[in-house]
Amino acid sequence: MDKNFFNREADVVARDLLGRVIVRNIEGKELKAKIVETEAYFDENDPASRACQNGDLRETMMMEPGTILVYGVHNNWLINFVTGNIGKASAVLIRAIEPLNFEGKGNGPGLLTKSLEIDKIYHKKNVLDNGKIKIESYGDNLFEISKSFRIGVTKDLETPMRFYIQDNKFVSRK
DNA sequence: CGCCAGATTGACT
DNA sequence: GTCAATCTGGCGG
Repeated sequence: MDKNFFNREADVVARDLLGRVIVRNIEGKELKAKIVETEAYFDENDPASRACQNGDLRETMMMEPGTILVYGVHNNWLINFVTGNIGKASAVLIRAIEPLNFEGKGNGPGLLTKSLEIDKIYHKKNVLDNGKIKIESYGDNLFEISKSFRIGVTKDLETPMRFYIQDNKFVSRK
């Protein structure tokens, strides 16, 4: 995984992230989980994106591709990865994971951050050079990708921007 | 500083 | 199915 992976359009990265493994290092122990559901968020033309508001989240979305963005809502932490060129606001939300070597819930953006013990301290860190959270490729990529409109947003785009692995039971919703 | 909306979750009718 | 707990960040005063 390198910078070029994240330096693409958010929807392309969102699809490419499916089936890859997020590795969380907690005091020497590695928790591994397969990414099974993502959503793409864009710049101020995307009514559901936090780039519509001035402030820290928008600034963070314009940082280096691969920057971790942690967004708090309703007492939950949601983890995103910044995509695209510096100065262009866009990011991918991780919505569901399949735990590979541990027990835990992964079928929801707030649940997976709890399982992986991810919180605001990782905000603005970069996934490419941070040893505690990283992304690895996974062996087989033999699965069908389904898409739908994004979940929980009040104003969505006209194009479906949620992607998930078809028939995976850890997906948050069908 | 107070108000309020929100990319959620879990408990309950 | 409905609904409220709970907190962060933006914004107005």
